[in-house]
Amino acid sequence: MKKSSIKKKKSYHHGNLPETLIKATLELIESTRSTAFSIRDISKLAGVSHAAAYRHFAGRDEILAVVAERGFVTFKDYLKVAREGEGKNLLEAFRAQIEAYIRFALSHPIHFRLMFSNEARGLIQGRFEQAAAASFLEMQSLALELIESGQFRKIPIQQATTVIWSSIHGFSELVLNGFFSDSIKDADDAVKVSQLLSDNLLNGLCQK
Amino acid sequence: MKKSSIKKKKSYHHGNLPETLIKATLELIESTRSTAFSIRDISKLAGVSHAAAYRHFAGRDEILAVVAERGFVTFKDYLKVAREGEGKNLLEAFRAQIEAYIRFALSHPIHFRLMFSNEARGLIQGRFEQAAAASFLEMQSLALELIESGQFRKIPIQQATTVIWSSIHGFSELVLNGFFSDSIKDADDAVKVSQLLSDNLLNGLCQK
DNA sequence: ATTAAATGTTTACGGTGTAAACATAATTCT
DNA sequence: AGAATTATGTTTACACCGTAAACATTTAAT
Repeated sequence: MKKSSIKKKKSYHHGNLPETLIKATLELIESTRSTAFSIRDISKLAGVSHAAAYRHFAGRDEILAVVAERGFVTFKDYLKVAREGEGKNLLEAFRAQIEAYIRFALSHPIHFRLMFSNEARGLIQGRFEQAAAASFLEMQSLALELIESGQFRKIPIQQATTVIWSSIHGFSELVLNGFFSDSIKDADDAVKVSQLLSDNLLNGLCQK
Repeated sequence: MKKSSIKKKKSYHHGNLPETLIKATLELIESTRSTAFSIRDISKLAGVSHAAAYRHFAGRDEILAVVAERGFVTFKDYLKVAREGEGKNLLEAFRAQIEAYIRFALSHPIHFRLMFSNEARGLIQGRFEQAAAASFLEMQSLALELIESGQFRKIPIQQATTVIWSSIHGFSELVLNGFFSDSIKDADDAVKVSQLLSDNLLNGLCQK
């Protein structure tokens, strides 16, 4: 008879504190729209003492690094779903993936920034790089198909990915940080404007 | 008889503390390769008590915001020099400006990140936006000339700038944050690879 | 010269990250 | 099953942080 359903036992031990702490951190990212909260805030929200987290993480920085890593897992799924939603039309899939990238960035702005600029990722280097690489590969594999199908020019795959990723990512960052705030007010605006990016990328990448 | 040359008077009043604090902050950014230092560190390096800064700045966040703004002033000059160095050859100027963007980002990585993602810029909103806009316009005016001279397709200038800026900026951010660390080890590598960006942008933007 | 304003220092406060000492629950060994 | 061990919590402690308030000194205005 596992304790199953009822959780509010208020037992000394928690059950799954690492996961609870990560969830709490994600909650704080969304609710405070920043990453400036303290590890004591995280612990409070998780319902444990302010030092409990140290049994599972090296410290505040490592929690944030793990949350950044988790972000890449979700992100990869976003990209994957967008791409698979378009079936065989690779050019449509390409556009869909760009839209997904931007929508993810704009709907999780703080998390997105944490993912791409977390200073402390070194604490979980291997895991982090693997998660980030999986997202990267999601984009790269589509570019590869476009090249192999003859729809993109035959350039080295790494070059194609660099060009594509840079363009989408820069746009996302600039929108997120308010550098296009004159013309872009919300995610739908951003997606609309981003079609320029897609068009220009395709102009540059497609067969002449 | 102004006190002129001799500065080490160790007087109670400082002379030009705001400027000294900004310099100290820039020094800490370079030496610690982070922005995690405290306002007390800044004050110490400036040679004043830890609360002195509050006579000139609202707090730590405002100092960083001002430093971010200063960064855009320097950045604009970088872009301007690069462009003017190429005289009448607009396409060469275009490439030179992209190279300058990337070199600035990579030689002042922490400052660059601060400029583009500083959360506290609202504290000096107007000044910040003006400084950032000046950099933006430096790129935009070159794109405009390229369009008017018939070398770029006749698209709205704002669209051209969005496409160009996104691409360069995204590349800079991704390199800076180690997402191309397999292939790009230093600034020269980055500049070399960035020529792909230039090429692809030109592919997309030039007259057919 | 006196006063007022500007600009510095000292002191004080609650909050922070994290290490160490302590407490309890879960697991392993006999 | 009972004891010992290990895992995982809590409490306490500490140096440091940002910043406000009280105080000091220098400069500028009257």
